[in-house]
Amino acid sequence: MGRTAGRSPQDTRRALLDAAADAVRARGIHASLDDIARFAGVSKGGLIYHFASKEELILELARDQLAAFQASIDAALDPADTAPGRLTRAYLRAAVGPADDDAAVRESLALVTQLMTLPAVAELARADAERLEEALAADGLPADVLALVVAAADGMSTAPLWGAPTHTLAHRRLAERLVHLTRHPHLWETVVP
Amino acid sequence: MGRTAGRSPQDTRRALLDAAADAVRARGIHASLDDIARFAGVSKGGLIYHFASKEELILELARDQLAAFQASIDAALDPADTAPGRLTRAYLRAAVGPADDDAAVRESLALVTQLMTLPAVAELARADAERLEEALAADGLPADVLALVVAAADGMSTAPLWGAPTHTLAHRRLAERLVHLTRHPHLWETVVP
DNA sequence: TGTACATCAGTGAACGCGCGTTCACTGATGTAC
DNA sequence: TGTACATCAGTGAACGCGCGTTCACTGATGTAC
Repeated sequence: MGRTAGRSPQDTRRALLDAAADAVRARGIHASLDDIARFAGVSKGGLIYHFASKEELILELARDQLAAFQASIDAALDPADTAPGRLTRAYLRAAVGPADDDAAVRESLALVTQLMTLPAVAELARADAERLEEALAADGLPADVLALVVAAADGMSTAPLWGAPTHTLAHRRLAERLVHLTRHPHLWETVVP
Repeated sequence: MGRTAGRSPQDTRRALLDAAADAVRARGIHASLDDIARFAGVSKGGLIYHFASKEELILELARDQLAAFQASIDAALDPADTAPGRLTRAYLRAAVGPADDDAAVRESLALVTQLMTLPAVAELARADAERLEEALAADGLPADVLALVVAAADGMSTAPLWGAPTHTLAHRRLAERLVHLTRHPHLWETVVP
């Protein structure tokens, strides 16, 4: 079809998004379209054929990353688990990572903070966070246990922001214990004053 | 002294750093030197007299913000508190904010993530985080309780990153309970499997 | 089954503008005598 | 107590370069007849 045989336009588009993610992670939002295009094996004009402007590229990249984050939560949902707190448990598992190769997904949160230089992306991320927060609020857990678990999950998933090692053993153990707490939320009452 | 009477060079320098913080918060790392200088009531040349390059300005701004964060932890240290976990408790209090007007300090973490586009700033932040982590590790708390409290504190302080309201009532209550937990760390054992 | 034409998926050179940096110059204060 | 000179803390115009965007053109495939 296209001028370059060997891959479909969809593949080129995907390669451009992946290259943009890599470039922005490495060079920040300053990453040039030239770099991104070359990295995807395409000319700058070819990039602009798929994404009309840099803003559009960045916005699509943000959508892509947020969708990937949501997908990793969905993947962590246990179909057999129908008890209150099932979404919270999935969130927790997604925060510490189901597998090693998902590290990129968690680091993508750091990427999104870079993209948030664009007001449109900031709004996108805010709306996404709000939607997730509402879903968690309706997950059937006592508010104080939910607040604890969500704060801890957020803390663990933002650790790579500061260059901390991600998905450590300590984090995994902590996540396990918090999962246990969501199954027996009354236990938290033995801790509170 | 200077060409413009009415303020000392130090005041001008401080005004430039404050203007840079505002501008970067609003426009991201793209904020122009022209904007920053004008906002501080100085010409672009005047800015460059104080900071030889944009990189130097951003680096100083990052140092300034990291120092402010550290200062807010120090300010939250209770001199009367000499029990194990005193630094952890200060960290926790700093995360939810001692007073309303300190909201800017906590939001500055979001600012620092913007500045981290500069590799030098990323290294600075990483070293700062590592130093803090070591200090917390030596604070006398069981490792698992420390991991819980630090993760939750990090989660609460990075909430504004996603546009979430900062220092909510829920966060304050959570922080209080976690402070209580650091005073009676054995309570956590009643929760774990 | 060939031919003409349209469309898709690009190429690559040129443009133009924002912005960081340089630089010659300047006005107020401090200091030596 | 005046005068000359140095220094500090800037001003503002000009420069130049990186980079996003535009645009004329192109090669391969699909479609009508």
